[in-house]
Amino acid sequence: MESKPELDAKDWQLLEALQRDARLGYAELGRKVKLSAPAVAERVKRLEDAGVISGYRAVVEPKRLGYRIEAMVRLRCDGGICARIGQIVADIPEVLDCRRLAGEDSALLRVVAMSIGHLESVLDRLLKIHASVSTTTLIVLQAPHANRAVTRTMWDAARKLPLD
Amino acid sequence: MESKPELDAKDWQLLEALQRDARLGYAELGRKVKLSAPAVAERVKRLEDAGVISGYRAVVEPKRLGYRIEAMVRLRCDGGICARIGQIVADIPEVLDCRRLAGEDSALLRVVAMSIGHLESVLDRLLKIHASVSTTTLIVLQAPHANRAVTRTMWDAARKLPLD
DNA sequence: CATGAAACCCCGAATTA
DNA sequence: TAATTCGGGGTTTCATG
Repeated sequence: MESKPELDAKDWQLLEALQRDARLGYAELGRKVKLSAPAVAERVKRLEDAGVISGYRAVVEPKRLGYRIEAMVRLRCDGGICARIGQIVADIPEVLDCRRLAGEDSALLRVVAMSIGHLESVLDRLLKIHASVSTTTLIVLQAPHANRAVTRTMWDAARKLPLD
Repeated sequence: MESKPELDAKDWQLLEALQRDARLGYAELGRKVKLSAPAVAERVKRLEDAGVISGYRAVVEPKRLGYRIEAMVRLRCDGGICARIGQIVADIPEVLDCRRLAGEDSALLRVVAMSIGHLESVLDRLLKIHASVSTTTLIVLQAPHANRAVTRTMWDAARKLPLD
């Protein structure tokens, strides 16, 4: 299930190709990396089993579904609440991301909403969690990069940097 | 290429299934939705052409590749620089997300790094952009939710909320 | 939207390097 | 240990109704 993956050049090519288009078939992937389809399938399975690839997702654009607003919500709250923030916001589907932080804020959420009124209703639900919760909301103007691919050149460059 | 999508129940089922597993074939999707494979293919193509689905991506776990650190970096800088922040951080591959914000901070980045030293080098590169740039770095402790799916129940609930 | 036919792809097993 | 070849069965795609 894990240990040291240690990817070779072809693994990286597969990884990058699947980040670009997760629906590519093994045959087509094999063409790109100069390998037979079964060989590709085995490598991909290894990447999945190692947890390097944890899934494949269609990227949907909330804007196209009427969610005109995206906002980042900085959240401060008591330790007890924050420890369970993940479970709590599970009931608020407009929260697409939830990360617990070390620092000034206890958590950072990414929220989508159809309108300002809708955003307000999401914030209300967040504030209703507990009296200790307070929020700072930042409207997203644009997202020049979202979920960029992890690449081999990126990894190589990092390995050449100062050690741990 | 666009206009009013207006999805029906089957479109939503397909959308949700593909967000869970983007590699599902049309035949298997058809089984889930009770539709023939060609019908599924046409619906999926429509969703793609409408921009509702903008792509399919393998989800890779930076941690499994040695990126032990994830951090959110709040960025403040002059208007001229911030307007081009997307292009600028394109050269810093450790920046996986970049969003421009309205509010206190001008942008919010998500960064991965192999070590504290590596993170430091990323911050150095960010500060070297321009003298007006300053950063606040928040280490991510955990991400209870990342890129949650957009669902039909979520969309339905929103439509029943107060109007615009 | 379903059906049917042709081409293609996937998968497992056996083989080879 | 890892990749290739090969055959059976399922899948995609395009035509048609």
